Amino acid sequence: MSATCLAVMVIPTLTSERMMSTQTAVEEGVERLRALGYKLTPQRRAVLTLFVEQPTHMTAQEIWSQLEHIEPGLSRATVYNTLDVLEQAGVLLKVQAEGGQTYYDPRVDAHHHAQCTRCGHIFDLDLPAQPSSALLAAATPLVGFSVESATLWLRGTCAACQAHAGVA
Amino acid sequence: MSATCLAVMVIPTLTSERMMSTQTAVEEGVERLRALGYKLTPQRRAVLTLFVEQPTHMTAQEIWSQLEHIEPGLSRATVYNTLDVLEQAGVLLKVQAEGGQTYYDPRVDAHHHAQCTRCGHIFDLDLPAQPSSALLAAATPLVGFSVESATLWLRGTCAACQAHAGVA
DNA sequence: GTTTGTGCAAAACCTTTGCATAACA
DNA sequence: TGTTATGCAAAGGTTTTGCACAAAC
Repeated sequence: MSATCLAVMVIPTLTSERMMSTQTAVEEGVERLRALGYKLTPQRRAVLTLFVEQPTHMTAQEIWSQLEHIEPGLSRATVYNTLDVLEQAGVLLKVQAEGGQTYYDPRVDAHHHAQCTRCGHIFDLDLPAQPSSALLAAATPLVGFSVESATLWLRGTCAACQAHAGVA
Repeated sequence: MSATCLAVMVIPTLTSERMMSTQTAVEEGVERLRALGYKLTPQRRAVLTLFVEQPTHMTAQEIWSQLEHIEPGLSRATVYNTLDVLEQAGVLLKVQAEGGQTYYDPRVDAHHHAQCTRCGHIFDLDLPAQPSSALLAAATPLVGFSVESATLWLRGTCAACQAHAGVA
């Protein structure tokens, strides 16, 4: 009925500019904005910098909370707007978590996620299941359903939380 | 880096009481409510009946819209409450679609979903990737991440919409 | 008769929108 | 200088909550 075999590999959550300095990475994002005709504002640079310095999955709420200290008066609407722009520019990926929350991810290549049910942290999975992958193709002949994209979402306990549980 | 092979099979969207009459199927749901000490109200019976007669994925909004004709004065809050109860009773499954919408699914066994990007319809996939599946186990040794559940969400074009596109 | 659920309304929550002001290029 | 973005406030949609009344057991 169903045979499954998947090799999944977890890679560090970092931007594609992993080897670059923080400043260089930010500048690359800036360039992408310029290339698409977007203006460079302090707010946009602040969001960019935040993701470079802290390359994790964040909600709009979390992003606003952190930047509010640095950029007083920053509007929530601006954060949402900026996130849309950065998504358009290919700098961020919008990720719909289970539970309905929307996260933004500095990893923009095809990958999947695993979320720890204890600490809530989201990990990147290096499982490139974008179109043309065997994962997608497998479903097609069986239904006449032409698969365009696949999202795999794992939930469980991360190594750190397992360690804590083992001690406690 | 990653080898993927998955056999995916689509099965009809029906409750586990597939072979039963409508009335019998509803009564089974009623029994599950009683077994857990829940009271049986006309509203709860109405939601149950709706899912038996129309075993598809529905949002709370859609459910309310349909039942409002039958049960005038039905409150939205009651629908949400009832859906929670039915989920607790194991009669419905809460499904978080990509895009943030919450659907309720009368299929409660482990399965996944494929959504047509044209008509929006959600199809059930018979890919039993619950704990102990190879899909889940695969991720574990690589990170120390203990997988408890996996959700696979496919997006593409269903057979019907492909046919329409071919004609148009 | 007691416990539980319903309905109403309002609140909470996240996200989007409109418009005047301010800032970028 | 002209275009675009920001900030504010308010609206939008979905879901949750509090309380009096009503219904199920």
